[in-house]
Amino acid sequence: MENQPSNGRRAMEEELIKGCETANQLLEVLVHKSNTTHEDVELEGSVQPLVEDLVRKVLCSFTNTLLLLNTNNINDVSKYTIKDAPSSVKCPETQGTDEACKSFFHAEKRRGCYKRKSSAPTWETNSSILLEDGYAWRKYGQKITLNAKYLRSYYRCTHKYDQGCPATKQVQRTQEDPPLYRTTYYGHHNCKSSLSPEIMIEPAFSSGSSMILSFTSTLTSKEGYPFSSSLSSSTKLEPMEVIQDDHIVQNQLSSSDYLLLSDYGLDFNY
DNA sequence: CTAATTTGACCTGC
DNA sequence: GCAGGTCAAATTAG
Repeated sequence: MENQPSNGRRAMEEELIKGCETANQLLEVLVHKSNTTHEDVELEGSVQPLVEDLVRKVLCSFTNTLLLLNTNNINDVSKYTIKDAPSSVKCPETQGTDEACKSFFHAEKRRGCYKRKSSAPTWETNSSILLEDGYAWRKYGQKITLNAKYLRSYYRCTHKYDQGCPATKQVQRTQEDPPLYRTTYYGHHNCKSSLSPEIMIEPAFSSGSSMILSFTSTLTSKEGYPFSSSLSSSTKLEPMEVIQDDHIVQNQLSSSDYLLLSDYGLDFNY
């Protein structure tokens, strides 16, 4: 690896420092709590949200650091990191309209009838690789857009019809060298993914969070790379993106990417 | 044979 | 009218 851009390195350092400081705060809170008497139930109740908030911040810092480590292009750190999730953050409502419209028009079987979705994405990420998010996506269209040199691909959840899952995403290649992709997620999954639960990286929408990273991996589960092995066997995942010209892009995390995440034995969501 | 992808048509919002 | 998003028939892959 070449020299890390200084701002990317600094961003990682800042994330780690932030996580460290927050962990210390958490420790203080917990120590203080353990010193209080058992009768002090009221105080205990007030501490609970604070603890949760601190835990979220710690996890957020770690996750941001991991995301930064996972991308080659860490100059634009703001695009790769998760903002702290204040409870005031609103989630764009994109789901429902599509389905409602579809059912409305379905009676007439009018082709192409749909309700245009809100322009606000649920979640957006840029990456030099096409991140596997653990869900099964089915491509339903592609388009060359006005100010883009590359095709934009449209994906919906494979379970859109059997489980009514409204999640969709768009993958737009934004840069040739190094290859860079912007993935924009709309709606969220309400399907039971057939994927084994070892990796589920899901854009989030529950109130107050901008993203969920939920790793339920146990490293003892399978030999070698638990993520990749289970991914390939359990379900068809996002296919290679084939951009019409000569662009054939591997849609995969390297084994080191999987290991990087799995090595932490993470089991969290926020 | 079934499921996924491709691709042109079609619709909506601006 | 244009650009973006989706549908669905045709095609391809497994």
